[in-house]
Amino acid sequence: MRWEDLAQQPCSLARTLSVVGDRWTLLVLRESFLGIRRFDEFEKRLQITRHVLADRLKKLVEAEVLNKVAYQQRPLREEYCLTGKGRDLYPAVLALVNWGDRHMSGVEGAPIRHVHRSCGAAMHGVLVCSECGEPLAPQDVRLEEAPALKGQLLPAHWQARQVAENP
Amino acid sequence: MRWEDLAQQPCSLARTLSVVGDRWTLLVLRESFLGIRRFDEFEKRLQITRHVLADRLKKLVEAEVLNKVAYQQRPLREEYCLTGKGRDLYPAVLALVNWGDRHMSGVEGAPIRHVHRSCGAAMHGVLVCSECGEPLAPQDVRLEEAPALKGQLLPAHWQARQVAENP
DNA sequence: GATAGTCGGTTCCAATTTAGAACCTGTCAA
DNA sequence: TTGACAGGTTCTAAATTGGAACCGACTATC
Repeated sequence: MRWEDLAQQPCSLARTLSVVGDRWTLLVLRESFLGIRRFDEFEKRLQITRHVLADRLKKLVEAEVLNKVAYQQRPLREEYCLTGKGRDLYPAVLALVNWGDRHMSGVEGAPIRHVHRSCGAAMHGVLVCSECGEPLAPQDVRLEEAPALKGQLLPAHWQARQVAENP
Repeated sequence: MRWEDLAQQPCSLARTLSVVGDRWTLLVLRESFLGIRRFDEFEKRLQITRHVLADRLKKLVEAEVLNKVAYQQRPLREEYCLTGKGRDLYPAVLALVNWGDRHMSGVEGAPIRHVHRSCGAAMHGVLVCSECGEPLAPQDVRLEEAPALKGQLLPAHWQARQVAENP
């Protein structure tokens, strides 16, 4: 399967990955959430090659995750700013960061602490149900295919299976 | 920067991406969360080449996200099961799926609906503060570098900046 | 007015990764 | 004895990446 095909798949994860399923793309977004907007700032902070950076920024603009905004004329200079669609990636990025904090930190702990301004506590993100507010685990969620795709997405009898407990 | 270097960066997102920052890896994990465990099942459902599948499964086992568990002897056959570390990726995967549902679906809507067993509602995940339970947005969170890394991770004066509002 | 510097790229080549297909190894069943 | 099956490995060609140099439009400095 090629990148172009990914976006056509009837799967929201595949479609999302067709936009952000690349390590550089997500690191660019991390910088965007830190307020970085200019080509040379991204370059300095990421140690990315200019070629790849230009390509990723272009694709993110095409995907409407970033926006080019002029900050001066003569010569024209533009910044890459997050759009609403881009800011909506925050939960996904934070969830990935939280996993890294928990499972990929050495003895020295997480490199960055997240402090919630409104409550003042050092926190991490917790994913809860939009309807009842309870924290979510894989086995709490039943999946239902859209009627038009019945039988095409989920494994047969998948609901009988459980994600087994392993160390 | 190479893949091997990513894991050494003092950034939880980079470290996480050194494990799952690849489209195939995340699609393999999607299948794992659907209960898929065997090499040929992954292959059939993903249209991935056997070479790449073998490589990704090996790396996920090395990262302790999946576990090889024998389900028969003579000949030895093993399944790839999620570990606790792997199941902890569920919030990140669901957050990515939710973004795709919201921003990458056509007129026909999301291909799969998520029904919360305990409350019975069709839902999506919401990221909330672990301490006060309020939903999180980027501007609600202040970042603090670990003392040993002071000044190395965050852009200078970044706190003065806001992630600007754009269409 | 010549020179250097800044920003945001593009172009080139070599090295790495991927896609696609064929091949291999135990084992069992007909 | 032939075939099938699960779970890979090996091979070549195509695509992607890393690294470095170059370019174009301007501004600032000597």
